[in-house]
Amino acid sequence: MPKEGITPRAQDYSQWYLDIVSEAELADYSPVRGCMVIKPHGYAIWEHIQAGLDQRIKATGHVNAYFPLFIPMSFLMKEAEHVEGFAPEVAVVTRGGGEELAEPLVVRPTSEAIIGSMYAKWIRSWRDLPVLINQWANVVRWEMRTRPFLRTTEFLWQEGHTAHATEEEAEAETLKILHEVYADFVEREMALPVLRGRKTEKEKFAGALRTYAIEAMMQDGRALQAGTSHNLGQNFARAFDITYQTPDNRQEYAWTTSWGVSTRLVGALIMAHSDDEGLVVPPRLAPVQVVVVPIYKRDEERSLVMQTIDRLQQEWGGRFRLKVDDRDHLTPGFKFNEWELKGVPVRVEIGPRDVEKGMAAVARRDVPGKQGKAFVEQAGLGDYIAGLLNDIQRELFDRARRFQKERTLEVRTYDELKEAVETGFARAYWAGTTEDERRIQDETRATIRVIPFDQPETAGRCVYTGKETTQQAIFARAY
RNA sequence: CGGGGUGUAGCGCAGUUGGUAGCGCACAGCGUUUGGGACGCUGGGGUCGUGGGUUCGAGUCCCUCCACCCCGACCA
Repeated sequence: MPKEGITPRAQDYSQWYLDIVSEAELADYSPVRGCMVIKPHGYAIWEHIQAGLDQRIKATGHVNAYFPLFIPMSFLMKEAEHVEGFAPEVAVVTRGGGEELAEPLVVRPTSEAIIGSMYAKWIRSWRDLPVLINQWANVVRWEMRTRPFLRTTEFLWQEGHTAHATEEEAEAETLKILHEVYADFVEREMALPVLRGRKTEKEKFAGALRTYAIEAMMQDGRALQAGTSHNLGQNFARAFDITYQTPDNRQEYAWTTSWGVSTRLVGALIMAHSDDEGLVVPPRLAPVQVVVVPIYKRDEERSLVMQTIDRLQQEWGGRFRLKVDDRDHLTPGFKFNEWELKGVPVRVEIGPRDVEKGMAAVARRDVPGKQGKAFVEQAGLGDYIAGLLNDIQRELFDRARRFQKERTLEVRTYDELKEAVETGFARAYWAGTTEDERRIQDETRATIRVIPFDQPETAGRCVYTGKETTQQAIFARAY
């Protein structure tokens, strides 16, 4: 039974996505093109994403700081590839205080430039290293085509920026973030399985030595980059003159990294788990994990039902993020639909019959309709719900992993590749050039998402050039 | 930046040969309701995206501009 106001996925996936965003009250369009207002429910999900990431970022030894929104234009121009990559999409401030500025200020599209310039100031000796700083910030990129959460002119993110004494340390940092912070968070909290690997030259960050990424599969088989971690080598250290003195008294350039994930993760969450009934949020991320809907007709029924709910709530203590929907002017049916739309993992219904029998109706969001509804004794209900939340978390992950597996095809020929990317990912031997990659994109709209870390033992022939190689790549159309 | 589309009440839309703006939902009040999106009655709410033109008269015809949405190329 599809919800009012939601276009079924099968009919128009893209419209379905936009419907979920507005019907679940995650975001609204703002008066400024490409900018969105993140509404309380959408922001609450983002806050849980922030909390989970922040905790992991700190657990791996990083600290938070804040750098300014404005960057002198000249700073952005210091790293050649960086300029080329970002110049076309920056917003520039040319006036302030009613006067023309001596030097235009760029609204940060990312903060390598401003942070690099500060690191040059702060780092003197090998004893100052490593510097491990993260910031939570907004950035602006003047994109041509925008979609809520997936690509907006202004977006929220975290960006980590570190400086190290050696290449090995920088490389280890880059990979640690990818595995222990990003992949771990996205898989465990967001219940979203990811592919981990390296980006090709064509796809890497402007100015980086190497870019690593995690990629997730959406329900239409397209890929979404869920996080990136860059080993910047000494490129930015050279551009911003970040040097340190070694124990044996030499001046060396530092090795830097940067890494980020954004509000785009909210988009990933929607497209990975939700259905035609609305949003589905994994329990560990859900702002409200359990909603209780009281059912009653007369006043005395109402007070009996509410007494039971109060008692249960006390028994559970602060065990769940719980909401009792005691709005009086809405019918239970309306509330059921609304909370399904908003993706609350578990709904408990308590009415006069349940009060009498010591029971409750419990519905799980990941199994829509009657099949997901069970009648459970009030005694032990808290444990039942705790177990159910775990089940839902696991089931969402397993479902997404199964889907990703089924839709990832090993292909040998270019024709097979073309067909595979129509519905999902294609895994193929790859020994082509950046030019070859570009041609494949023109012809199939698919790009290499990652060169995965897990590679085959045996050699094969490149899907495009026919050259023998041991390297495989994942091709897909991407958001 | 190319292609397509849409601008009329908060939202979704209708508006006939040009004649002075309406429907559904939402909202407010009252009453009855409440186990899967309740019902009745009453009520409030509009410089019809902007600027110009044609006309006695424009939501409607003509021109200009603007905004937003969708599809592509660029990107987290």
